[in-house]
Amino acid sequence: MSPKSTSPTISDVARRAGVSIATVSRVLNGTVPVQQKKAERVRAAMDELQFVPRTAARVLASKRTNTIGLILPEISGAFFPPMLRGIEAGAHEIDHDLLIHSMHNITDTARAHISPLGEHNTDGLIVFTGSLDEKQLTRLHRLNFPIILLHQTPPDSLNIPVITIENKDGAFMLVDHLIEVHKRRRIVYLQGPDGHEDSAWRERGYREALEAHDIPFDPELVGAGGFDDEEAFSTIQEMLLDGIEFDAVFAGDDDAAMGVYRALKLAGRVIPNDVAVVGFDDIPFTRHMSPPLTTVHAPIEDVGLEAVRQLKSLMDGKQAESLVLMRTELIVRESCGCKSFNPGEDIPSSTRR
Amino acid sequence: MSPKSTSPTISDVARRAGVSIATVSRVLNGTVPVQQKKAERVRAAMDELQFVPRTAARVLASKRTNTIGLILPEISGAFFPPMLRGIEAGAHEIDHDLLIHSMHNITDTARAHISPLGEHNTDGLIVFTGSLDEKQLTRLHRLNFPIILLHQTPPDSLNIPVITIENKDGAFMLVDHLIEVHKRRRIVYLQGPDGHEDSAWRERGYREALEAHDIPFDPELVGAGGFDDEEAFSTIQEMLLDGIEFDAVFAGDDDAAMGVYRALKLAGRVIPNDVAVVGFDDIPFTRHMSPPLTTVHAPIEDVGLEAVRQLKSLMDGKQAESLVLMRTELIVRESCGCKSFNPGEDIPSSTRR
DNA sequence: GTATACTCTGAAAACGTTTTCTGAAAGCGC
DNA sequence: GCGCTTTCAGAAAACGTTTTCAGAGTATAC
Repeated sequence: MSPKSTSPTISDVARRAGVSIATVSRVLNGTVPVQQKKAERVRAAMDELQFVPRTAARVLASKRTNTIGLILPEISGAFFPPMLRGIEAGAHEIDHDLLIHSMHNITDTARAHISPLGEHNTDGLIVFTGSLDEKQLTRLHRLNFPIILLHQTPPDSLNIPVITIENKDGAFMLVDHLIEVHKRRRIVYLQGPDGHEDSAWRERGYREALEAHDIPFDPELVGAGGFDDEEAFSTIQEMLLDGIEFDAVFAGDDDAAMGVYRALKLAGRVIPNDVAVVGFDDIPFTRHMSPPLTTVHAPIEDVGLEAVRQLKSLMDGKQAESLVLMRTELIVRESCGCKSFNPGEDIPSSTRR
Repeated sequence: MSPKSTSPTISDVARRAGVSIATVSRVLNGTVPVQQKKAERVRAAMDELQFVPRTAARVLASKRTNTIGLILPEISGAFFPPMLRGIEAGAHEIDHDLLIHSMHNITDTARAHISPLGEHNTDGLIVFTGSLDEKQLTRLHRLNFPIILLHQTPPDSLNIPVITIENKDGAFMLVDHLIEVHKRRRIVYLQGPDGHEDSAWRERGYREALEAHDIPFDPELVGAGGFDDEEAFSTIQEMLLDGIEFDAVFAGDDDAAMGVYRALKLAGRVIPNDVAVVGFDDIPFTRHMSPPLTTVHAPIEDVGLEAVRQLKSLMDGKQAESLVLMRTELIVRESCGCKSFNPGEDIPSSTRR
């Protein structure tokens, strides 16, 4: 008789509305038509009781979670926010929530075993570079579980769709511009973190551009940038000390470009007159640098969005593109030597590698 | 006899290990000691079967979700990433996952009713400014459900803990510095978005600093900055056009400061000689601006971390601080007129409002 | 050797939904 | 009016765990 203080369940609602729990469930999900009068009674009862359905019970019974899992190594870099925003927007679009699990420690493999993501606990997974080991990946893929990889080609022979950006093209455009328009020939390339795929592709674009202009590749000119301000700073500083000559720097990414700026300015070199500098990513701040940074726009947010869309295909049992390369775009500002020329539109760019 | 292709459950494991499901569960959770020999058999069986426990079932049975919900308006601003990183780190620390739900549309209240967060579906909630309406908040709080608010004081009389930063103090330090050290007296303040609490507190700090130096408050000097590059840009441009005189700008936040820089430079005003500029937040790029921006460091990441910690107190049934103000710190660079003076250490600052 | 206390184990009852299956009522064509 | 279909509703069976309760052994104390 007393109002049991535990919060209401579907059967409380059913009782109050004078129907069966099945009917309440149907009203809740709109799966099957219900007599209007009853439906209203049910809705009223839900309101009065402030009924909140237990997700766990729904998931258990229906085997659908309405949740997308996101596995990532660690949230860091200027890179992340837009990506997350894209994924979030995508998730919202298809009315799913986002369950984030970060693998701070990749040697967590032991615990990864009990990882709450995967199979029964999400409808699909978006996996970021190197945050899930190959074994896990293989297992899930065998189960035919929907997975999308970000910026990372899958282990051999595992046909998991990948979304990434046109790294090679972007790098090519950048370096080609430096050579073609600004006649630079000694161009430094600063690599990203070891094993980082984006970096490998960018280096490839760099080399191809060199080749296209018959400039020999000089290993002396490539150094560690780590996609990082500090690391780029010290590498450039060392190169300067070592007396290595160069007239341009492709910093690997925009963060590294900042370090390059600092090192160069400290050494009294003028950008772009003495040394041209270009970045990669087009993070928001680049336009405010002085001189404004010439870079390549990486549509990171779109990558996130697209990832969710492809994931949805998979979840719907359809096929997904096995590789989506989001197109990059050259953003010419002043650090390359141009004078506030601001095109950004008509630069051609292919869409497939 | 044939290997039922459906994935293994706890009872498959139990059968294989020759024990009851209760025992498997105990091995899984380590709640109660289990004979070593059996435990090993169970573990072996789990391995061979590649058993993955269903979260939903666990939650349903145990009423613990091991998940923290995060509700936010929309992922945007330079502000967000560090906050998220902090929360993520905190969640990881207490071994919880993070379920993110963004309310793109605050008028989604209808659907918010069926929101998958709250009560039974997470162990606790972190709610970001204005993303959950008062009614929901009240309801959850009545239920004694653990909630932490971020950068937002709770509706009247609802005693929900809040974590935010020392906005007022920070603003005071900034403006005080402009007046005291650089003798500025006509200082513009650019407000954040309407109703944004951070902005309101910063304005208060601004006014108090003025007052402390007997400078009358001039409404002409406050304009809309929206914590946004573009908006700040046009506001300053208009002020310039209107012939309003000022010798310093407190931009509200760092994003806005960038817009201020652009407008000022475009108009040929030299920073800091003609006009000193200061920001708020100390986002990473500020040191790379030219001149490097004097600002206040907002420990946003720590806010996220602290939020989770307080939430944990609540989840453990303990009390939480009803208000935690993370201390801000003056970062003096050059845009105020100083010469690369770089203290940042010993600036005193109280910890409570 | 008996009583007493432990330690570990299994059976079975939750947990709160969705969904299947069956049936009742209502509508329809003739 | 009479069968046939259609529409809607309820009972009950999952879903896969955790947890309670009671009991079987096994040690321990005398």
